[in-house]
Amino acid sequence: MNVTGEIPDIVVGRLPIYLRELNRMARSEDNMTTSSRDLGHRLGISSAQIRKDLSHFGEFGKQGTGYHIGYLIDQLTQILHLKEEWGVAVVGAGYLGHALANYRGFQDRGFHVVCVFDKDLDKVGIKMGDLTVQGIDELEETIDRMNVEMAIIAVPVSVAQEITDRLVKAGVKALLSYVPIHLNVPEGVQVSYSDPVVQMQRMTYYLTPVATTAAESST
Amino acid sequence: MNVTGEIPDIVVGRLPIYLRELNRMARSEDNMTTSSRDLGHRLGISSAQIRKDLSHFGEFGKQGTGYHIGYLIDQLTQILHLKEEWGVAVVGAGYLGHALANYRGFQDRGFHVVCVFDKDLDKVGIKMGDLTVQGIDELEETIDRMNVEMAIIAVPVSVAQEITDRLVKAGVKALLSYVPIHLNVPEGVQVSYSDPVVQMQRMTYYLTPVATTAAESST
DNA sequence: TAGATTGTTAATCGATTAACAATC
DNA sequence: TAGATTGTTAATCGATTAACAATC
Repeated sequence: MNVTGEIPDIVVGRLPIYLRELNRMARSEDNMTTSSRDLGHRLGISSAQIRKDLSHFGEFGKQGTGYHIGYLIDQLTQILHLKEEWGVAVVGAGYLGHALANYRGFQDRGFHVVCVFDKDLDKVGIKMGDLTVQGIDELEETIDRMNVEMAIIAVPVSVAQEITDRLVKAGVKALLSYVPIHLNVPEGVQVSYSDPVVQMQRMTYYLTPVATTAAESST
Repeated sequence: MNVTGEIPDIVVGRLPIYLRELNRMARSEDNMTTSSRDLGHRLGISSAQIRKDLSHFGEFGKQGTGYHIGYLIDQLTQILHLKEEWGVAVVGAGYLGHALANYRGFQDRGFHVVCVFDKDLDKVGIKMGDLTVQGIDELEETIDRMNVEMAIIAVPVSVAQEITDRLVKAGVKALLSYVPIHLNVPEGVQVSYSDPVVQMQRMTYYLTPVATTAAESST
């Protein structure tokens, strides 16, 4: 019950994974409870780590019984500030922006894409689900008016830092970037990156490259 | 020069970030060299960490001068097994699959999408860049024939584990999943996850939720 | 009660940082 | 030479794990 004090980032980072699995269990199974052992087994995480992680925030379980799934979901939802839905802006209406604006996975997980922007005038006006692509010049006004605090960036590398600066200036406090560069943001602004190439390069280290030997090449 | 022994995953995980920035420097700047201090400053990483990380693999720098950018790129490319291009299969031709199949960012970073599959017969035959969407029943034969060892999964949750099993059985050794569930794979198969919701939930923990008080609601 | 499982402690393990001799 | 910067060491810091009393 170390409820006070700084929680390590790495612990916070695992909570959404726990929450995701718990929701899955709530939806598809009849069990009302789970244990650190069971949850850990499903996620490839040790039971001790799960208990330790949760203990940073309170005592959510019962000896002998484990954790009530619904209750734990409720607590994690609260801890992660997901009781209210967060409006999200998507910047860039290319293939990826299109995929994000139409992504069903945001529903019921705390997020809702409320606006989409693109620089390209040919894209402005296009419908994406319930939304209409807006011009990039409307970015500041819209974000301010809608009180948007989160944004997803799916723009070309060349304009990513500039768009970031504009978003931050407009009040965005958390950014998810699909652009393959490091972004500079002021203290207090969260940034998370998703670069498929970086993820794949991390894996190829562990793979054996196909040794195209002279003998093979000559066959 | 601790070239032998196990390299920590976390160290391997930073190499693609270094490589990405180095390539950017090589492309857009005139400097032939950089230092751990300079590189670290650009990436928000300490210089000591960069030197330590690189020292696991060899001595790539020169006292007083730093690192020759081209040489370091070459070495990292070799370490990460990126000298040869890896063929990649994309499974799922929805919005996201579409975005991935058309993604230009793979070029020159070691990867090449060589096939795309979808279950939906309406999608089979559709052109995506140079590729044509194939039926899911062609998965095993194509992957085997093309010697594909990496795959990106962008299918519905309901079929993700089944598709994973089929890919692994067909010889895929590394998977990048955009599906929001934990996947079970045999020992030796690499998996990397990308779930935008998990990334955003990690950030909302640090954000202050909008306190919709009674007073506010009633205005 | 007997079995199961929590929350917590202490030990272990691993990663980061500061400092500096070596040297370009 | 003087300044810069490496690679490495040792110290510090942080995370994970094993173990167990408490208790449902």
